[in-house]
Order: sequence, then C-alpha cells, then structure tokens
Amino acid sequence: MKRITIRDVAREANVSVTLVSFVMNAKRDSDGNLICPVNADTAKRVLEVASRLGYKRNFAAASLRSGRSNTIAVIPNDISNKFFAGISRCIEDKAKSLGYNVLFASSDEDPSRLEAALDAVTSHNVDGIIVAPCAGGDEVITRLLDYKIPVVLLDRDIDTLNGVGKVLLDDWEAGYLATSELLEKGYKKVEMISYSLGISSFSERESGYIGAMTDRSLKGKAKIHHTSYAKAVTEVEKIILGCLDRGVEALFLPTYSLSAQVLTVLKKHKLSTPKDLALVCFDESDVYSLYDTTITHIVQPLKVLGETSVEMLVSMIEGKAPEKILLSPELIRGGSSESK
Amino acid sequence: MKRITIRDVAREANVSVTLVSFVMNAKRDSDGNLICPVNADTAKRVLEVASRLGYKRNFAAASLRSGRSNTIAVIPNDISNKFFAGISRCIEDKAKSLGYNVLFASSDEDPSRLEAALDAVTSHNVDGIIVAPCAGGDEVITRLLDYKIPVVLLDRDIDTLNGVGKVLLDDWEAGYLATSELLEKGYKKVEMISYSLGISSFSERESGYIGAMTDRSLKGKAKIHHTSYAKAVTEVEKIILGCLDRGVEALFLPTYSLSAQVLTVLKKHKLSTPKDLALVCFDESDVYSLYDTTITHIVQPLKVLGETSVEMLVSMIEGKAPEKILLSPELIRGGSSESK
DNA sequence: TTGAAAGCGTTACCAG
DNA sequence: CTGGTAACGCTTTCAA
Repeated sequence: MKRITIRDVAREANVSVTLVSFVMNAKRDSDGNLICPVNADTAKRVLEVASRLGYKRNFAAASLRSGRSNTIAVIPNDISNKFFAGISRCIEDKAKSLGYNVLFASSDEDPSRLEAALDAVTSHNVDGIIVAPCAGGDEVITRLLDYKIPVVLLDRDIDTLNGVGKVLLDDWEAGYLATSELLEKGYKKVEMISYSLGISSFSERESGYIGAMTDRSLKGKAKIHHTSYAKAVTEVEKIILGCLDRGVEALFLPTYSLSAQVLTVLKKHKLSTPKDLALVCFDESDVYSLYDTTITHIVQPLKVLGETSVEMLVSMIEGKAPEKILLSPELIRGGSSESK
Repeated sequence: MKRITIRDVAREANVSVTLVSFVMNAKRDSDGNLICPVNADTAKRVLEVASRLGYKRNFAAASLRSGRSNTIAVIPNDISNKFFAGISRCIEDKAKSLGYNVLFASSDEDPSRLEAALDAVTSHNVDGIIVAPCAGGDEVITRLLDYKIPVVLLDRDIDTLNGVGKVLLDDWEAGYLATSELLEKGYKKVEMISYSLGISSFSERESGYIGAMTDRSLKGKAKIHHTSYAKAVTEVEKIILGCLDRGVEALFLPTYSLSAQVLTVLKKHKLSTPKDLALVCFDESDVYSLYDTTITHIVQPLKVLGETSVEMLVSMIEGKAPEKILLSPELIRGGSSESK
C-alpha cells in the first residue's frame, strides 16, 4: 500500500497542500476547535479526508524542513537499571502529553559511549536532551551547547557545566537524613560503603553522611569504604566482615545495588539486622519490605524527577532559561534501623 | 554554530556531494577498508575533512530521501516493568551493533495506546517494529502489515497473526516445568494464580500447568485463580487464605508481580514456605535469593530473547521471511519447593 | 481565507 | 572513479 502524502489529501479534498499543512498542524483550543487560519468547513473536510485516506505525517520531511523534530532524547546510564527504568516511564508519559516523542540511548558510565549516543540522537535533530551524565561526560555535553541544543542534567550534577537545566535529588540531604536516622537510634559507629564513580550523587551523599557525623561530634569515627560496580560482588563481603571485626554497628548504603549486595552477605553469614548490623539503604525495591526484617531506606521522588525534567526541557526548547531544581528525599522507616 | 552539511564537506574537500555521500555511507570490510567506488586517497581526505568540520549526517534528510531510517521501534507493554527493562537494554545493544537506533514507546496493555504508539513510530519511518502486543492488539498490528513494515512479536503471541516474526518463551513448557517440579517433590494439591489479560504467555503457562497435572492424573485437582493487575493487591490475599483453608499445598505463579504479592501475603500472615505453602515463582528478582527461604523460580533467557528479536527483525528488513522461535525456560531451584 | 513556489540535506540516477 | 541534478514530503514565506 502506497503511503499517503499531504498531496494526496490536498487533491482529494480539493484544496492546496498549504491548507492541509495548516490543518494538520493546528492545535485545538479548550473547546476542541482548531486554531488556524482556515475556514472551519474546509478544515473539517480536510480532516475527514485525511482520516479516510489514513494520512500520516512524514516526520522526516517535516523535521528536515522545519528544523524541529518534536522528539527529545533521554540518555541514562543504563535503561535496565531499576531507577532509570521507572523514571523513563514517567518521562515518556510526560513527554507524550506535551506532544513529544522520546528516543532512548544508554551511556553505560562510559564517556565515549555517551558521545556515540549523543551523536546518534543529535543526528536525529532532537529538540532537546535529558541526560544522566557519567564521569568525564562534561566535555561531550559542553559540545552540545555549541549547537544550542537544550540539555537537562537529571539525577547527577556536573558543577562546571553552566547553561544547562538541572533536576536533582538533594543528595546531601539524603545522606544526612539516612545517617541521622541511625545516629538518633543510638548507633555511634556508623560507616558507609560507596561507589567511586566520580559523579555528584555519590559524593554529595557522602558529604551528607560526613555532615551528620560531624554534627554529632563523631567525625573521627566516620569512615567511607569505596568500591566499584565491577568489584562490589567480592569486595562488599570483605568490607562487611571487616566492619564487624572492628565493632561497626551500622551502615549507610547510598544506592540499591550496594544495598542488595550487603543483604546478600548478611544472609550468607546468617547475620541479622539490626542486631548484628543496622542499615539504611537506598531507592525502592520489593526486597526492602520482603526481607526478614523490613529495611529502612531513602526513596527518591521518581515521578517528580521525571516529569520536572521534561517540563524544564520543554520550557527551555520554548526559549526559557534553564534552572536548577533540588528535590527532597524521603525516609521510609523499617526494622533495620531500630534501636538495639 | 551552524550545522555542517554534506555540501560544506564537499566544498572543503574539493569533491562533489555525491562522493561525500558515498564515503559517509561506506561500510568497512573486515580489514577496516572502506568498500565503496571511491579512490582510497580521496575517501581518506573526505573522511578527514568531515571529522575536522564535525560533520554529522542529517537523519531527517537521509530518511526522507531514502525511505529508510536505520531506526527500529520497540513497543513493550511498560518499559518500567522489570522484564522489559532488562530486555530493552539487550535490544538496544544488539540494535546498535547492527547499526540501528531504537525508539521506545509503551502500550500499557491498551490497544488504543498501542495504536497511538504505532502511529507515532511509523510517522518516524522506522524500518521495523518489535512489539509485545496487548490483548486486542491484533487489528492495529495487522494494519502495519499493509504498509509492509516488518514486525516481530516479542514475548506474546497472537495466533491469528501471520507474516510477522515471533520470538517467544516456550510458555507451555514453562508452566509444565514449574508444575512438575512441585509434583515431583510430592505436592499433590497444586494450584495456580494467573492474570486474565487475554495474552498468550499466560494462557500457555496455564495450559502447561494443566498438562503437568493431567500427566499425573491430577487434572481433577487442578484449579486456576484469575485476577487482574488492578485487583491483585486485594484479591491475592483472599485467594491465598482460601487456598490454605482448602488444604492447598503449593502454588505456581506465572509472573513476577504475582509472585511478589504472594510473598507479601505470606510474610504478613507469618506463613512460611514451603511448610505452609510451597511455591514456584517466575522471572528474576533479588527477592528470590534474599527471601527468608530462597524461592524456586522459572527464568526466561532475556538476553537471547532480546537479541534474537533484533536479529530476526533486521533479517526481515533485509528481505528474509519471518520465523517463529520458541526459547526454553530454565528452572532455578530454591527452598520454596523442597519436599515437606 | 487560500494557493504557488522555494527550499530543507540527502540519496539515487544517469552521464561522463 | 567522479560529478550534476532531480526528487523525497513537508513547512514556510509571499502574494492574491
């Protein structure tokens, strides 16, 4: 079946292609009336013909001519990651409601893959980009700004980057909140395991941890263990056993994957929380409610993060200036942080 | 910064736009040499100029002219769903390695949203579509075939649909395998909770369950409880309590979300598995290894499913005929199905 | 309120 | 091997 073009519609409706274009691009006002400089009857006829013929706009042609694409790109670290999968869905829904399509690409914590992803989406003339940058991504993102493509940084900040929108969790607050919970419940030897990824979310959560320890004059006892995605599986176990030897009472874990690893180790060694080790974990998971003891954790406002980032990007596409928005974390109390 | 076009490159390299186009589209052979009808030195110069100027192909123009887009669409039910998030990543990677970009859109188990998503992606001239159809989606998918757009059905079959590729889990086998595990461990009163979504994966898993019961002459004892996404939260609890009253010994749960609900109910009522109720669950989750008793579950070969669907789609784009591929499920044994 | 015509940047065709 | 040129389908002036 040959594809129907704007010409076919124009011929069939006895009008010019211009009129068809006007009608197809007309927005509707609150009463559902088309707002365009076309006679209402003509417009109605065009609409009827278009739908009868099964006309579909050819985006490539429209985009080529207009320079716009009504498409935004979302580049998380890894779309299969629990956090981003949830957020992606919110972004998709919000974007759709504002009339935008969404192109996804993962960057895999690798600046060169990020660059490839960025190249791919800019080739598609996307109108704007939401990106969760990886360490070392500042340079390639800066290059985008030369092309005047609006960019919103999601979840992770890059301090040196200006002229981009930022929608972030207040990570410092999250670290402070998590740590304070443990301290207030009477734990003093509270340590933290973190990833050495060089991205703001982790360093801020670490600072929040230090801040809370300092406020209780426990700065001397503060200790942050660093590991990496790749090595976590083997290193977390060593870290935990070491902590227990040294009489550590509680741990703050700033992300889901670390939390899951720690729980795995506890289970393996038949250790229980909070008795052997109190915990405050991060992000949402069924695991937290189904674990033997329910787990205290910090949740991020996924939906708000996703929707706000789209709103900001779209307003930037429409010419408004970028902003920086910090959203508040929430603490969900479970048994893992109860007093000894 | 003005965007560099093929003309700028041609002028700077003192060649025609045709040559630049040839070079930019040339594939490389195994030695890394360009395969195109252009003098090697000229090609090298063009490449050098293009990279120096920062040339990026304008996809809209290329797509408009060629009718192709080097983009495939993936339309799962819900991108944030654990199963699809994982598979999406595999699809993305595989597609990228074959030179395709990926456009995602969720259908939300709603035929009209599926249609909207399909419209959106076809407007983008996608070369092919991978879709996990929802109930009632056959009609809108059939319409795609009129446009000769290659389609691969992933995860869910629609029997009446021909001329499309199919990459599915052998769901009957999965149901049979799960049920047999319980029966072989000595459980006789084995029931199942399933979703009434009207899609093949569930009905096949149900048939497999019935098959296994029948083979052990327990067909009379077979019972399948149906619920829906929306009502599961309240209904699962009633179903479980009812089962225990009636002396049911074991349950087969054909998907993750049901499994999680059941575990929640068990925990709430301080029931333990397999003592009070043996279980075989579905899909992968940290929950299965971290639950008090480890959970026996059926896993799907996510990576193979994703990669195979892309391979099949691309081969269909290249003109090959569609196939139907069934992949085997795997049983991971845990404590929840151990003998009483 | 309507229509004619000029491109947008590529690729594909044809000629040399 | 190389180059000129006509589309592709749309949006956007501009003029009527």
